Amino acid sequence: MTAQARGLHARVLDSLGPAITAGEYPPGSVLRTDELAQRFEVSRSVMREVVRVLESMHLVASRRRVGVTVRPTEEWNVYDPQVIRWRLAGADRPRQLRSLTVLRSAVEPVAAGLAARNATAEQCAALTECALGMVATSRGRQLEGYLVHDMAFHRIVLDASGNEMFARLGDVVAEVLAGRTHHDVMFEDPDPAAVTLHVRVAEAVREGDAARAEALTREIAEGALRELDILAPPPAPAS
Amino acid sequence: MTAQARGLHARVLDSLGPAITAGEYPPGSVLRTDELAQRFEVSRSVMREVVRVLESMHLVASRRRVGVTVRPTEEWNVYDPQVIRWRLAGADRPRQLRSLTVLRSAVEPVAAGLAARNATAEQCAALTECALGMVATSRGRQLEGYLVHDMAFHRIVLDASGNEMFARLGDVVAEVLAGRTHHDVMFEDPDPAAVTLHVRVAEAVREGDAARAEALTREIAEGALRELDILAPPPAPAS
DNA sequence: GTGGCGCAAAAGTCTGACTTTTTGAGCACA
DNA sequence: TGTGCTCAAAAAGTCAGACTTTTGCGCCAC
Repeated sequence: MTAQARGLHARVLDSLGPAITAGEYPPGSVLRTDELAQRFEVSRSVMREVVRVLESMHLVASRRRVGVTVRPTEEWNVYDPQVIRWRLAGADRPRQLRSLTVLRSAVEPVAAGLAARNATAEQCAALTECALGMVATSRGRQLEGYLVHDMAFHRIVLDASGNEMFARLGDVVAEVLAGRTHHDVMFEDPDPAAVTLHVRVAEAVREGDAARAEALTREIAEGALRELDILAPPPAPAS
Repeated sequence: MTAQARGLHARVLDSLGPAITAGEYPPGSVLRTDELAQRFEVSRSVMREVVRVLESMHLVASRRRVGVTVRPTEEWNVYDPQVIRWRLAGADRPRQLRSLTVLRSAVEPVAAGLAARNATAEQCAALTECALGMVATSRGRQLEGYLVHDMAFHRIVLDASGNEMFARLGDVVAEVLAGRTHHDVMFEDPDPAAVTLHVRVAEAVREGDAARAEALTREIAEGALRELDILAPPPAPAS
């Protein structure tokens, strides 16, 4: 699926990055550039570039005479799409999925409210089309088709909000939705209530009703959170 | 303020990065590594590492036979703290500040709600202390002292939410708050209503009242948005 | 006009030498 | 015994130059 032969640099990065985010080298571990270069059978130049990129993601810190130190998790640039992808592919995928879903639940309602104010006619049309597409694929195990429309729907809302920070979460939301379909609940059709909510959000945005768009999207988000609680209960249940 | 002599690599990055985010090289511009290396008087190795990092931020794309192309703004990793810092230091600071404030207004209320559920006793104590500090410095042009407590307050709330994505926005919020004090409204004392709201949020979190913590924080956020509208009206006023 | 051929430009990679910073061990001295 | 200084080694940082690979584009034949 992902491009295979796009330079040594990228290949080493795609090997070392996931290893670090997966905790294979626990925080505080010290690596040495030369040693890594040998291990991956590349020149020091290539390995230095890899380390520089990992450093820019705050996954590691490079210090003279010490080496390349893995940083504690709290310092990682967890918004870097690359880091998100690595973590979603790794062991703490559930934790990551939960974090991202909570983030969605905070951002998307506000984005929908803004979209109701700012969406262009084209965006409204596209949104309605997506909602209809979701309805059309909501029954009969057409999960892949449904997913496509679902991803497009949420991306359009985030784009139409007119806020670039929101817009850039489109990829993240798409990953979360795809992950849900492909790993967790791919055996049953989507919740009919959720489908209806999407249609109504499209309506509200089209009519410029910000408050309603926000409230309805909040309902969608709450549904997603509930779903998550069922599949993977939160770390500390209320005592 | 910022460290001065931390390697050639970092210095060149801190020179080229802001230039790109400032639009000095408009999207689509093509740079050549060798030329850049000459311009900055560094070796190709150093310049290649810089380009790699810029590439990992999606600011540029490097392709053989073509060169290093500046990417369109929509593709930049706008959540990268480095990119945020560069943009806040540059010309479209107001736009950036607005985007971030809207993001805050979406995230912080939800974070406060979670904090009410998850905050430890220590965090509650620290929060109350910050709120009291804000009260103590809210009059008599003690803006710097107020800022310190304000930043700490919001960082604690984001941390206490227990969501790592929220927690990592602490630095961003701190930048926004600092920017407000240092650039925009440093002539007058903070809004007394906002101060009170902070105190009440601390209370709500301490009492574990999630709904109230969320609602109160939403009020704080709305205040910040209103303030922004007064200082720099939004691009398209409602027709 | 269309399609293929080949050139050259630019990034990519490798190697080896040299510099700089920093740590920690060893030693001298109190 | 403990404190502080010196110094050597370790690792990253920097540089220069040669070579490889990809690829856009011009040119030419058809």
